[in-house]
Amino acid sequence: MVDTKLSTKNKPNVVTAQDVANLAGVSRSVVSRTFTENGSLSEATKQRVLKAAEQLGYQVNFLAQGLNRRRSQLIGVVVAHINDPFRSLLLEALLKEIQARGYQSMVTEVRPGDELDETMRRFTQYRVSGVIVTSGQPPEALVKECLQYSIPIVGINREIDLPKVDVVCSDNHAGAKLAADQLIAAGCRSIGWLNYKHSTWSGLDREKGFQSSLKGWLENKDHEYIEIQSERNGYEGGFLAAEQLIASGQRLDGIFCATALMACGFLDGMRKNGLDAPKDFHIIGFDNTPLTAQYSYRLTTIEHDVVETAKRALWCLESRARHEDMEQRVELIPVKLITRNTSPIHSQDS
Amino acid sequence: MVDTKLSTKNKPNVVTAQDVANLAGVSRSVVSRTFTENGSLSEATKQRVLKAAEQLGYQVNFLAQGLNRRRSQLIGVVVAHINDPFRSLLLEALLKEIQARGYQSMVTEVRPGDELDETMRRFTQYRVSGVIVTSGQPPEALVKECLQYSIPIVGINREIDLPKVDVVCSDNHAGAKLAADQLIAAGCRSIGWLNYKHSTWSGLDREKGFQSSLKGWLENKDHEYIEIQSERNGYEGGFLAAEQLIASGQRLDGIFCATALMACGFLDGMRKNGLDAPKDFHIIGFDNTPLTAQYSYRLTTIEHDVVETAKRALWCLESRARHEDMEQRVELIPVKLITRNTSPIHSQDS
DNA sequence: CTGTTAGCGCTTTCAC
DNA sequence: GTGAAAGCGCTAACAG
Repeated sequence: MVDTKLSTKNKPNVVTAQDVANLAGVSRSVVSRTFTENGSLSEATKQRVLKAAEQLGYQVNFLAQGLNRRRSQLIGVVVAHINDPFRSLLLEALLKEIQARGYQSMVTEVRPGDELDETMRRFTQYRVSGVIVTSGQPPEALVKECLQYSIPIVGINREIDLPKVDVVCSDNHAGAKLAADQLIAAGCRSIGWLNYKHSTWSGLDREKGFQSSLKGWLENKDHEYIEIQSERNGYEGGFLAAEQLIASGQRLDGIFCATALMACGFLDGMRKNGLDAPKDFHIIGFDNTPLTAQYSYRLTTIEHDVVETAKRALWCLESRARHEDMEQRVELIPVKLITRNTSPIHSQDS
Repeated sequence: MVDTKLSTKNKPNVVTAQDVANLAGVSRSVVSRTFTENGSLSEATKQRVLKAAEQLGYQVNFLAQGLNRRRSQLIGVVVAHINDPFRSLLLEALLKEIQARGYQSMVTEVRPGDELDETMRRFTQYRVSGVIVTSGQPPEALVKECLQYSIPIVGINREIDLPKVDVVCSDNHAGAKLAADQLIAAGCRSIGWLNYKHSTWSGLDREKGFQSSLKGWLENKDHEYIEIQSERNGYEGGFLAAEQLIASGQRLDGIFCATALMACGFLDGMRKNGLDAPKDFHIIGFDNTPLTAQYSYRLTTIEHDVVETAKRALWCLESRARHEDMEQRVELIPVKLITRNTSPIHSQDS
């Protein structure tokens, strides 16, 4: 009974497993087993320990637990620019899913240009159970570091050409095809594609998908493809692109945008110049955020299911925790077309 | 030299302080001191240790460190509904500030109706350095629990009538007065106030401020105050409120909304009915989010400085960590009027 | 300035 | 099923 002393002797108010053990008349190990699935112990003692714990207000110290298990119940999440409607939607879904599975989120914001090095290091220092990268490209060296600690990593909506790093990603090609088909069906002839000049991989992937979906029509006559690369990103980028398009004298009657936010910006830029959808052109954006549903936009969009994305991401993490040597997996999340005002269904143009 | 063995013998690839100590030819404590501000050690050895650490790729295990210090470098953040433009803006600012000060964010999402109990408990279990509550009302019992672990708590934009819990809050009364003055100056006579029926404390505080700013004018003749309590919150709430107002046959020529998102909704609801600002009425919303600046809204708003709010919150946490017995402090963050299209400056109406 | 000595609070073999 | 013992990796007095 050498360390049987009540810890209240040392630090008032901090109850430890030993205190519970004393009260329940068992050893520290039994208390530990009570709070972790793995140990075998009789129902009777378990109840006794639980009662004692309750009575004392005992709660496991996760720092000690993590130190021991070499793994905390923390999941690292890398985000950027969460004021973007889609990003915040995704983060919300991730937080929810992470908590639902009994983990806690350690969220790190990275700014463009930041190295992920520091960030990833923090994750390993806290021995997180997994890392979710929603922004930025994890430097190979750091990924290795995580792998060395057997910390699974999953990327969302980005290509990560590192083995053993899974990625979950919206089905950009399917989405782009939905958009292309809709614009074609609406009778559009001059079809634009709007993207940020320094686009993420997602944007580029959507671009590829859009182009290949349009290919058949472009090979024939009277369809035109207009590519717009905006100097800026997001709403501003879309807005400027519209202004410049107008200034250039070019016209189009249908456009698909890499993100819904850009689409809203583009639409507004056109409106400022007296043009509006669906009257003067059709417009579709990728990512169905609440913003796009607002009355002033009512944008036709491609919906990307963030809840499913989050679930998949956690599933990747957990399954890889069990078999860390699996090959990289790529989970494609299905998309669908949400038809709203800016490119309505059953268009009479066609 | 009893525990001088290289830990690589046990767990390959996990470098511990002992490994660094061995390589640098010093004791574990010296390594520890090198990585924490408090210890005194000669520059020479420090460099030697640093070099050895670098060479081995050593990194402090925060779990062990936290266990020892009874405090992790984690800050708990309680959020809700982060897809709301203001909420995500605030969270972004908080994350940034938390990281800037060398902490990591443990973000917990709560849903309306959730008890904060579980959440707060997690925070204490990880021995966080502080808790920031941006949503929900922390139950007194749990706050006590944090206090018992000497974990400082700060609330943002909410009243917390618990001693020792600081709050930082936008200057709602000043903001409301700015809005009232602007509407009055614009010549509005029938002035509305729109809020969510089950508003947060912030909304109610703005309401009080707005009413008292209007008091003088209402006591005279020809000014009218119209209070609208929406059944729903956010954009939807504003939209519905407008529809119902129109349906009721009532009219107003100026309105102030508890949040900018509600204002956008209200504006859209009016537009759907053929009315628009500033032509038919003026409208001002609280919180200057990027959404309000978009061309389709160009909403006149009250700006609430989230960066300053975040800085203040961390300052509260850190100062209270030093003197935990201070009385509750209330930090008011200055606001200002951002004049845009929905209630322009130099209105000719007046 | 540096090393020694005790832990921090929990988990986990390994005997009994 | 339960207890003893040996850590997890680091920090913090306390000597020297």
